[in-house]
Amino acid sequence: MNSRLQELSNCGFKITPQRRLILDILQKSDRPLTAEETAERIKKKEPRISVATIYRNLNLLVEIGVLSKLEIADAAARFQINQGHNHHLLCLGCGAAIKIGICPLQGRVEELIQEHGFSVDSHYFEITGYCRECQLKETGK
Amino acid sequence: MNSRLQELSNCGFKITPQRRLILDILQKSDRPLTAEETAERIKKKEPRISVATIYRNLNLLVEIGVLSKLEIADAAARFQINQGHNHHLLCLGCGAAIKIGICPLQGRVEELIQEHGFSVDSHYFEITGYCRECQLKETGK
DNA sequence: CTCCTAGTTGGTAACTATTATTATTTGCAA
DNA sequence: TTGCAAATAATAATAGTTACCAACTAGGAG
Repeated sequence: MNSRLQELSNCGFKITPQRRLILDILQKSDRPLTAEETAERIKKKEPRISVATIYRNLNLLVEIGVLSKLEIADAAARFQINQGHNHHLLCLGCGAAIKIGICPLQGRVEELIQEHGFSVDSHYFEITGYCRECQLKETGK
Repeated sequence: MNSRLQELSNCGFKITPQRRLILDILQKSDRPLTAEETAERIKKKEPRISVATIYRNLNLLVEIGVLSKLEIADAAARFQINQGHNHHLLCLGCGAAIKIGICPLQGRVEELIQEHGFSVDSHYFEITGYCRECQLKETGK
């Protein structure tokens, strides 16, 4: 059985056709998808699925660590198969997420956090803009 | 005349009582405010002000550089008098924003951006959690 | 294999943060 | 002082997401 489905089962959740579909779509995608994009793609196979089910399960899968959620300022969140802690260059044109293997939560920043006695809940570091391909498309018009 | 009002005038915008109030509230606040908090405070002085006016003017003031806007994942944006480009430790308890004089958009990150031919639109680095005071309040209960 | 039930779903209403619309009002240059 | 572009108040609309609830079902106990 797919290890990501296994993870659901391990955590005491049921393996439903809807959950299979959501994982299937995200595993096949080369970029993180918004809830709406996920819904669109799933509806081609199973038109009766509810958006509520999609949101509910995307969040559940994030909670159990199977997916990760990219929060994007002024835009819908995107979900992808969890590939560990990462930050990205996020393309506003096509939604592609280019990983950057660097986390700013270290060095001087970490010191400042200590100095202020601040208790970190989470952090966000994302760079939005346009990938090479989308820039070419734009100028080609 | 207040230099921030002057800035409005310089850009060809009118100085209205509503705009005076918005700037006044933000200048007196020791932390960035959400649009709603700004509205609440203003309504004590001028109950007839519309939320649309507040959003419209907060955005206008950001555009002309008088205010800056802090985007916060999963929460309402916060506005403050522009103090230049900064990132913050954002307290989820009281909304305080502790400046950190460091921007992660440099060094290796900048190189990666170059390497990928990525065109940056904006970036977003905020750390959410709880400030010392809010942690004490919590444990004191 | 069948039954049982806690977990899950679909459909939809509700919600939050924000923007658009529009008729009315007003700041300010002439 | 007047005229009118700009701005406002009130409210409808929007986007993204969550809450609610009656109906359904996955999967373990028997």
